[in-house]
Amino acid sequence: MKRKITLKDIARELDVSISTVSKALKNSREISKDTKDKVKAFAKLYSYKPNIIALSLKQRRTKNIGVIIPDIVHHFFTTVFRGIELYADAKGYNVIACVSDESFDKEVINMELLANGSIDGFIMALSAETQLKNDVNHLKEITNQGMPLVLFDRITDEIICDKVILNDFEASYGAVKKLIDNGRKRIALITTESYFNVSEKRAQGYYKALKDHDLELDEDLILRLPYQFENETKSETFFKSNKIDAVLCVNEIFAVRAMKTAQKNGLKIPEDISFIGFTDGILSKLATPTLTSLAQHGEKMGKMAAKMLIEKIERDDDAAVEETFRTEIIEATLIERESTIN
Amino acid sequence: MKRKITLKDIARELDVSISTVSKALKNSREISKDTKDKVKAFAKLYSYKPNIIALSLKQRRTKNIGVIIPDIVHHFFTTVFRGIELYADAKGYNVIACVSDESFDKEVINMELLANGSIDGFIMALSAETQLKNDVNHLKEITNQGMPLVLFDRITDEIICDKVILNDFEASYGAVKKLIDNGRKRIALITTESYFNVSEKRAQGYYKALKDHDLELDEDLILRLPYQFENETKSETFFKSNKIDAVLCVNEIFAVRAMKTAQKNGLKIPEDISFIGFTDGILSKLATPTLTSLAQHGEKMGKMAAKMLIEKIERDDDAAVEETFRTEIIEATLIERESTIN
DNA sequence: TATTAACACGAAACCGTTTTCGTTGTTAGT
DNA sequence: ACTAACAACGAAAACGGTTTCGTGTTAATA
Repeated sequence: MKRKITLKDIARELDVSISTVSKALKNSREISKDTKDKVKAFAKLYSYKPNIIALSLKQRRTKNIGVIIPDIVHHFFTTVFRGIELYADAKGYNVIACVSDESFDKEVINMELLANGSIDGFIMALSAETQLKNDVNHLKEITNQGMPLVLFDRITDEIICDKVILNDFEASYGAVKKLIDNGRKRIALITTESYFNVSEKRAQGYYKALKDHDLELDEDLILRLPYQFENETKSETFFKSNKIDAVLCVNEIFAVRAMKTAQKNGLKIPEDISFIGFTDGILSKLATPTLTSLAQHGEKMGKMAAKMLIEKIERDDDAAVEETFRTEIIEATLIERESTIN
Repeated sequence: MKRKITLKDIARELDVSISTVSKALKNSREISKDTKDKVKAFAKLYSYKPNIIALSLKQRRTKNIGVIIPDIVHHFFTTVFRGIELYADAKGYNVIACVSDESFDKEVINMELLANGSIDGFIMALSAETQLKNDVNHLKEITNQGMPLVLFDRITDEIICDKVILNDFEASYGAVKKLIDNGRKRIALITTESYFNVSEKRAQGYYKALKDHDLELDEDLILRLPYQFENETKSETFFKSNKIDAVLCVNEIFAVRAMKTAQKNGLKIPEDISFIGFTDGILSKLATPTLTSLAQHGEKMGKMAAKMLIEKIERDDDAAVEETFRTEIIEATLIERESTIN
């Protein structure tokens, strides 16, 4: 790669000192108009741009933020990422993206890699494995170093830091209530294994809604699928052996798959059975029938996370203001489509 | 943020010079075993990690690669990104992700921002606006500086650099041929506006296949939709006014939307009409009926792009080897599902 | 005329590394 | 006893900037 022009080059060429060049370019009043003009002209001519790395070293801040997400080929995370990138970009920050691939080890490695100067702060959602092991020492180390951290969606109570989450409990409660109001009695829940923070909270909302409306909690109506399930046999028998008239799913993929098997088993949607799924992605809009879903507003969540992080980063520069941590809650909204009756 | 421990700190504490510490940690034979042990023990105790920024400045390489994609909430780009991240990570590189949002200006700004030392090379796909304006001076500047660049999917002939693309023409040709072999006569094409490089190539494949099989090219059978179209009226009339028995779509969203309107107009898939779409994403697998599609192997493409870029970066370090540029072609594969007849 | 303030600029430290090139003190060789 | 070789370490330059603190010159003031 060709060497780019530096202050030193300009100084040598114009026979002034490096300091003079630096000051001239920053319009310091120490420098005479003449020299300023000369320097600026020369700099423009050779399209001088300060070296970001040198700046980072000097200022001890990189204007980079690290984002670690479990999966990138995933609608929700993708929209969050978009929000982060949008906000960060507007504030002059770059985003370094790492994918943990739901793996604990990758998460740890990536964090350590980035923590040594590459970034000014982290935004992340815990990997599945991390949640399963419930081991968050790597996060503790980061926060102990005083590195700003914002957790979103897949959070943990073990770490004290800024967080942004969905109102999972209430959203789930509301969705089930709506199904009940529509006259549904045997409402199923299709969820992941329970170590997922959010799934658990959604399940709680489901339980509470049933209870508040005097519906019995029937364990047979709860189907727990592995996170990345491919085979449909479990859900086949699920629909065959239970007289289900409504289903809440913790994500849209589960929902659409379930709709397909329900249809295959002769059920009509929404006449015989209603469906609601979390994540209002492209699938919800284009499934047959279209799926009533709970929009998680990922972009909003991402923007919020980025905002919180950058505020913390830039506050750190100031004197020792009292540290405070917030948890922001994004409210899901129910988007009604064909899979439920209005 | 707390200051992290530096070589200088260790040197002061152990009463040796900075150089000694540095050498000891790198196991230099210049240093006695005693001092090495002492230094290493101390470093481990205080978990010393070299400052990446200082290293980058010194070595004039950042181990970062910049990725600029038009859209992140988009299955194909997302899979490519995943491939890039996977490969880069394995090689010890970080990925700085920027989203151009299909905007020329954002693309330019982001590139300039990153080009000043933050990264060792670029991987990108052109934004829609850039393709429309056909202005790639910002890319020229980058390559003129000797910064390695790999273009994927949305490429341009104006820039000489490494590229990785799909065999769009052949894939399209093959898909249409398959439809013809199945006895289809009135085959439509649903595509974007023509300034998209790939759409154009796919259209060419479509033309050629028709011609080779003595089917007349009927302009009425070609529907050009805006890239992000929301309203279906155009495609409504399209299906009403033409007796179409097969459709090739340049992406799966177009395809699934088209299937829905076709079904709404009483057409049976695949009996009355067949569908094939590019992009083998989640939609293709979960649409009703499931969609026969051309897998673009985004992850493979991403890995390839990352491989090419990193090879170039690391070759740059060596002496002036003769510069050569490659264009790698990824072959699409047809995944047959319910929307076509076997 | 001597003092002083303003002006315009340069030297040097600093950020945290790596690396080259001394500089010691010891040991071996003649 | 003198030199050569070697082992073990330190000084300093370099990467490319910013910033503090002089310093020399000129013009205004007492």
